[in-house]
Amino acid sequence: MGTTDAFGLELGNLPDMLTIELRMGQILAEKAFSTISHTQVSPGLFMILTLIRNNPGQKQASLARSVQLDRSTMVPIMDHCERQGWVQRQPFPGDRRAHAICLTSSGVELVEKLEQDARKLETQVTAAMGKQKRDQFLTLLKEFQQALLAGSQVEVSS
Amino acid sequence: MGTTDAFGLELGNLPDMLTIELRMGQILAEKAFSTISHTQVSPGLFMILTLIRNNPGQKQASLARSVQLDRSTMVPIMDHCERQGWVQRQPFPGDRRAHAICLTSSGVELVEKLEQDARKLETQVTAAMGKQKRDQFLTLLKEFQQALLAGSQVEVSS
DNA sequence: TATTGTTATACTCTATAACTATA
DNA sequence: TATAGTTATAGAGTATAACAATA
Repeated sequence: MGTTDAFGLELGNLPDMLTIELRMGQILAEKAFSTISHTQVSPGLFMILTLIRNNPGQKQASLARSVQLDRSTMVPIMDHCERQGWVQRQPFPGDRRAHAICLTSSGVELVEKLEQDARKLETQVTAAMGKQKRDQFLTLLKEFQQALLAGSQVEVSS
Repeated sequence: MGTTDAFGLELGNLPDMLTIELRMGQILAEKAFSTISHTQVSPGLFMILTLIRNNPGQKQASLARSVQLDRSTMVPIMDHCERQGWVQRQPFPGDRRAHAICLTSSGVELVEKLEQDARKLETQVTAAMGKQKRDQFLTLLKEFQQALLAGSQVEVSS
């Protein structure tokens, strides 16, 4: 009767729920990304590194808030990045409690490599969906995030 | 210069990558869903239970493939659902290796409760984005998944 | 030979609570 | 009092490898 998936299972009203479809889309996208990029870097870490590159000198806690992580979760992530030589913790001007997080040049290189991988995936998706739809999709994805942040569903603790 | 997020951080070209935006969207959606639904059930489990409801009597392995999980990962999930009284493992007609997975009536009730919660979230998103955009977003989300499954990026092992 | 369910095991990601040093 | 970073700890969620039963 209804829609079936790639394995012949009945999806019923599953495809009518944004939460579920979003989850499925993200799972597929992460698998595709890790197939293309042979780095050990997850999309989650990719996001954090890009955020640091675009905002050098931020506090760990600010970065954590931006990606919806607890600040304690950020500690082992930064430890790992520092050990790999991708980021540096520097003194934060005017606040001796805080660290200013920056990318090293090797971190910048890594981000650029990952961006290239991401672009490969984008190219494949664009080829399959068409450029107009792909762009439209990205636009709506951003509006969807705005909608969630605007509602009281997700806290925007500053 | 560029776009900034809710916390004032520069996003740079981050918003131009589907993988990243999808990830962020999904994180926000899961937080919103768990704020609305006070069940202990994650969107991931919600998806699995709905799939079982729509496809009663499937093998564990088929369900696992459909949601992109290893079949060994499915074992503790089904154990948990069985202990909670949501699903039953029954003999699979014609294959004595397999189990036929079905929802109990209490499992059906749970799924209906979760669907109600999901609809609440949909209503809030629709109010913020507008119905047309929300529907368009869902359509494109499905096409995006198709694009990934169609490409060789994600294995469709049968 | 291949598949189904399972076990044992380990790895990743994340959060909570409590501590310290600053602010 | 509140915030930044940290530690210790615990809980999800997931995968790999190997096994027995069955196809």
